[in-house]
Amino acid sequence: MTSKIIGQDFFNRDTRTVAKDLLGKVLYRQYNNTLYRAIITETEAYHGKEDLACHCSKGKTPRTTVMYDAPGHIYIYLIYGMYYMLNFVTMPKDFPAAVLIRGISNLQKIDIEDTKNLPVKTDGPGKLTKHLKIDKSLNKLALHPDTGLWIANEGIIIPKKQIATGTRIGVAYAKVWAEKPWRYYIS
DNA sequence: AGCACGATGCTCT
DNA sequence: GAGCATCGTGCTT
Repeated sequence: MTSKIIGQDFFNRDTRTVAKDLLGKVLYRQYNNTLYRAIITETEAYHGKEDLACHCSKGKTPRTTVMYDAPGHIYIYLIYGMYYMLNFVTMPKDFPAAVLIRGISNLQKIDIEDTKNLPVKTDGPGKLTKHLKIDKSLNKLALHPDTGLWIANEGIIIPKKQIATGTRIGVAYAKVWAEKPWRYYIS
């Protein structure tokens, strides 16, 4: 078994570096005796209170406090009344920043003796949380097997040439910050 | 295959 | 009370 659980040091770095390095890492979700496994394929970086696209640009509020927490924590919020967005807190404690997980691939549902690929599309930040049974109950917890949500490095290498960047989705209101190429995905 | 639009509820002003 | 880090449907090309 070459699988290695990723700890908080990985997230204690520049948000854009973390977002890029998360590509190819493996997301695990354990829920009710079922283990879900998927490869992260698309992320976005939200970095600091100056970033007008970042929720923390409004300062420390009940919702954004978790972004000031130690790296490796989970930030989840509800958007448009029905979709949960999954984020991981980055940077040292008290620096507000997070990576949004926008896409996964190769989603597997692993039962006791039965491994199968789920015939569902899992691109899109709202779809993946739905399929992985992720909701606000995980907000503010730390990434860890005990939590039921964690990341592992299984040695999947994404060649640099296959890593594409783009502007973040749905943040046109953020002016010049909307043009930052802080979205990363496997082409 | 590419729009436009509505669903639906939390968060902050 | 307005707006939102979305998605599926139902329409038009």
